[in-house]
Amino acid sequence: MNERKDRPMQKSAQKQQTRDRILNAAEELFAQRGYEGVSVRQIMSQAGADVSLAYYHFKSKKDLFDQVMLRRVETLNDVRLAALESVESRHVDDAPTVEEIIGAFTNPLIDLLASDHDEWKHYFQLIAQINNNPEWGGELMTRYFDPLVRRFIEALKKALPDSSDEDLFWSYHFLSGALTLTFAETGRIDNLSSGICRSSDMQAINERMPVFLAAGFRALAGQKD
Amino acid sequence: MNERKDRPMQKSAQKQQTRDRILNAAEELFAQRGYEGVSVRQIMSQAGADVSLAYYHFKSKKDLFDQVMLRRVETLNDVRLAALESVESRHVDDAPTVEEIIGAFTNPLIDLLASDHDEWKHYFQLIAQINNNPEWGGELMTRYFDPLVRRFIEALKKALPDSSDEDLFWSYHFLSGALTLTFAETGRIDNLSSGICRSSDMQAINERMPVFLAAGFRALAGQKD
DNA sequence: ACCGGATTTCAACGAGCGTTGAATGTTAGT
DNA sequence: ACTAACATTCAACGCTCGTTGAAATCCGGT
Repeated sequence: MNERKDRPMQKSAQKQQTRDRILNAAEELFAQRGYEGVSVRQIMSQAGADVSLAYYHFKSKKDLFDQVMLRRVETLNDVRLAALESVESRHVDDAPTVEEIIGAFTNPLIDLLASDHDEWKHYFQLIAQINNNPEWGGELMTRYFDPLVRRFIEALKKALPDSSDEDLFWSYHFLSGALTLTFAETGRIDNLSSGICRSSDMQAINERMPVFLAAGFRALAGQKD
Repeated sequence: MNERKDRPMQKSAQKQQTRDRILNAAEELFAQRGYEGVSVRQIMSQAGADVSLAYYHFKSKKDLFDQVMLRRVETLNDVRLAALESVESRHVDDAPTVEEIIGAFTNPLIDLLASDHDEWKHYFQLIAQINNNPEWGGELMTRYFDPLVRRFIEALKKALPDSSDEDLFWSYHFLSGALTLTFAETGRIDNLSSGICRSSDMQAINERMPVFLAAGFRALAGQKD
């Protein structure tokens, strides 16, 4: 008996199934209409379960939202860290280039989208809205991503030894805005470009975003007053 | 009598005062908590007026939101266009630099914040949330800003004759994400940088954003496959 | 076969939502 | 001063919200 009393074995893993169905429905609806724009009833209707089950599996709507966020953030951070370490392991003597480091930050998003498109798309749409929320954006992004981001900034510092901390933080901030908007796939660029560009064109993004952002980092690093 | 019957003279301009108080309250609350996160009652309470006055001055909550958006977008577009034309008028023979054009896009935001900080801050926070909203973000941003943005992209095309349309649109998309997040002043960079950088430090932004973004545009323009 | 706890359903609560129509107060034109 | 149009207040509508407690069902361990 290696199970604790307060965390009993799941009854045929069905509880976890229900939990996941609720989380998936919540993720999609929160991503589309925001936390306040969705009711618990709508979530449970999409999940095909009774309203009060939401309060059995989660303590409250706010807690449900937190669990939606936490479910994927660990995976995302792990994959990104692995990508960064892989890049660094290929450079024992010299430092990785800025493009490589930024690629380690952005490529995992594309890979995850390629593996489970809809689920991760909804998650990235949620992140974009949180990142740009003036009430809890600063706090939540900090909570979920700061250790990893600090790690990336350390790596960038080695690639750009002339850059000041202030320049690096601002550069990352610009990166963050560009990144979250781009992966939110709002359709804006489709309209603006009259269809020449498509929000969902991950190859186009992959070819351009690291190049664009790396040049920005370098420009600030090289700028002398 | 130079007034039309269907648009009578305002009664001592008091109606307009009330309208503006409602719009100001709505702007601030929508910016802080989003469209669904705020009730008409809360808006009218902050405006110090009866609930039903909202429906006398505006047809519905949705219409109130539209008017909040429309009130400032015209001013913003005018100021930006004037800044671009001013830059262009200083270059009759040659083309303006990318930095100058991007400066004409970003500097007006800083100028407006300097003139009426809180009002414009709330507006920019609202824009950031709309830009990143997957439901109506693409549509609304297009409606409000596309003619002006197309005008800016035309100017950038002259400054970067080697750049393809596709590269220009993606570059602008990255710019848009960086810009709206930065002016949303979410406090994120304050946390990340442990106070080294401040979201409200417009001078720091002014010194860095055009440099960073212009380098990105140039990098994509110069990138050959 | 049955027991007991884990999971799910049912029904309801008080509160707040967007919106409206009628009543009231206010002001401009005569 | 009177009036008619405008601006504001009051009271209420039907509905949905987040949340909860008790009842019903399920199912693994004995």
